[in-house]
Amino acid sequence: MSQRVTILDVAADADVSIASVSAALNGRPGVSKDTRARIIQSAERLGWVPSVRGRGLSGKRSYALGLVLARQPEVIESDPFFAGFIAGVEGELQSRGYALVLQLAGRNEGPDRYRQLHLDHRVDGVFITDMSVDDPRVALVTELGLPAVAINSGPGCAITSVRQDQNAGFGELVRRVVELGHRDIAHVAGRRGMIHTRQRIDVWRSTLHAAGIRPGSLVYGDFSTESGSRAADRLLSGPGPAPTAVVCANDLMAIGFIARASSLGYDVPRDVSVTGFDGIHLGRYIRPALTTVVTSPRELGAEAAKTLLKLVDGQAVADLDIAPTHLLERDSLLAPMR
Amino acid sequence: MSQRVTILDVAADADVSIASVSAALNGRPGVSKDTRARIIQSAERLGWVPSVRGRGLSGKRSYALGLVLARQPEVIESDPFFAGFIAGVEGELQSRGYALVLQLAGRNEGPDRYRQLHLDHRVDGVFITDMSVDDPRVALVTELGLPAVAINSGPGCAITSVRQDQNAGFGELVRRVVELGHRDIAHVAGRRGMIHTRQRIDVWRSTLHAAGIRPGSLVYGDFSTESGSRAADRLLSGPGPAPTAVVCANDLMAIGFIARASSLGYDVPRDVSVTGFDGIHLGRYIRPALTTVVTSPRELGAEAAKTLLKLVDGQAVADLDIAPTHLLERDSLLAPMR
DNA sequence: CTGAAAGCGCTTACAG
DNA sequence: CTGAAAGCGCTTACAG
Repeated sequence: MSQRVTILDVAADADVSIASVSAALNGRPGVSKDTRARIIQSAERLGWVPSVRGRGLSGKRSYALGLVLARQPEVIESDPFFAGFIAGVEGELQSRGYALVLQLAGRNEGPDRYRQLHLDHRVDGVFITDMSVDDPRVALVTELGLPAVAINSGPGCAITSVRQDQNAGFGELVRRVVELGHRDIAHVAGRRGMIHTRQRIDVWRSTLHAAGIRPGSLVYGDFSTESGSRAADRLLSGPGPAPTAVVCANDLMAIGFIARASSLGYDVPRDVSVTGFDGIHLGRYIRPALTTVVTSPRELGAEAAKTLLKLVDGQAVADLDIAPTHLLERDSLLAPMR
Repeated sequence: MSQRVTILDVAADADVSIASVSAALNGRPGVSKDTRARIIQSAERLGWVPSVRGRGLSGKRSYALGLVLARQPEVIESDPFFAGFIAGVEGELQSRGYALVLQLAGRNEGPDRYRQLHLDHRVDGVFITDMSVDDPRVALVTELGLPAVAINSGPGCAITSVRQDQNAGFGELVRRVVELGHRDIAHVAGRRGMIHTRQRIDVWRSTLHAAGIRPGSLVYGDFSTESGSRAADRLLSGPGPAPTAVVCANDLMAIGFIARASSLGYDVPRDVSVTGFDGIHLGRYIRPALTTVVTSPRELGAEAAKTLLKLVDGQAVADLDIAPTHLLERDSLLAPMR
């Protein structure tokens, strides 16, 4: 439709060379104040926006950052992390002319996708979320020399990391459960191999040990609501006595657990207390309202973006910790009745 | 890190010109079978992947499609459409070397974002979702000459559209409510000005009229859980009699409504039946399990992507309708007790 | 069937 | 302070 306006048009209009236009618009030195003003005026009048394509080819950048999500669509659907994180990232990228390239990958496809994004020169850097123990993506980006930021990685991760401490909040939660008088406290863990699955199990165990209580049953789920429901089957319909409290590794599993527990005739929280982790919005609206630990995906996204942008610019960057998670008590946690 | 391998390296390795390499790798004619095979072998051995940057500059394409979501992060967080739609889009793009550029925008920021994506030459086409009546983005993309596909647009939309009929499913739902004996049926509508808000109100009204029933109260929400909760306040704690059934324009509002209704002392569905729309995964896990209409965001995304890709290629494309939504009855809908 | 060359829209040394 | 020119990595007429 509209004829494409290029740097040549602006240069002609302002009666300078394209080099001056480029320098002026990018705030580089070597242009007099007057010339710069004239150029900017021309650019604005012509409505010129540097083409990210031309700029990219020449500057060896793509001005885009990549995020590959390797989760089941069902979990992404209801998981707060996804939208919040992206919103945080976006807020930082937009003003700097960067775009976010998003991909959804199947299990284990993740590394290939990152490699492809790099080979294509599609992105200048990537975010790595949902980290597993010995995550292969860490070695990959290192090998490729691809700038990357790891989100909530384990201690000593080889690449730059942005984290929100989740252990303190989760420990606080477990201590609160103990404080209320529970002595048989089960844990519904996340997917095996994930770093935060591991961390939550450790915190659950050590907090109980510290309180002189023997950890209750441990059941693995996969963070989906469905797996929380299955965990309820295993913990509540077995031969042994049911736990009085069940701390779940995320809110979705807690919701699934509560639903199934109710179907099995349990009254939550009178018969069994159930807690989640994440602080999803819906937790406030289910019955009973969910006691959980509130995380900050949006802030994590914003800080991760800032950090990655610096890395792409070649700046040295230190790991960053944002304010820790905190306990949010609602109705699903109560002192034990028996 | 690794030295960048370009088309020149492949040409040298295969002992041909770069033009032949380009032709061979893109499946264009003008290369003998032998030469093509040799070139492909060289490319593979060297691990060459055409740079999307060089290709984009030359081919006047960016090999990316844009999606701007102008919703409250809170709604995106729990809305199934988002993740499902993106998953569907992604499935189609990946094999064709296209990427998805995702942006989150504030209210009314949408058009500017689309314009910017186009000026930057960042994308070759865009998806337009969450359409409002007289959506300004329709005129914008037309003016820009930017290929675009509208999702669930109204009839007679000026740009190519991919739709899933929602009226049939919603009408079926309302008829079912009537059939169970309800006579005072309220509607919690979505955000004013949205096309599907309008459509659902019309279907609710016309279906009741056809059954000889006067439509009950109409309350506007904004698709958020919170607004569903507020709607419950208005419909259930007023002076007049409460409706015996409330059909909500989406699942999140229904969940909010149910939560608040319970707090107000109502038993759902015995005192009041509540239904949703969308078919989000969690609907199965709330108490009572939600009666709703199931939509197919993933399929919508896949078809929208195929359509947009064709448009970008300059092909003529007709509007497309995927299989319609359908009613899913669960526990939140019951015959009226009074 | 194959190659030399121009061009896409920028940035970046390098001269002046 | 300013400009002419090369180069980024491809695609695409155009010759041969």
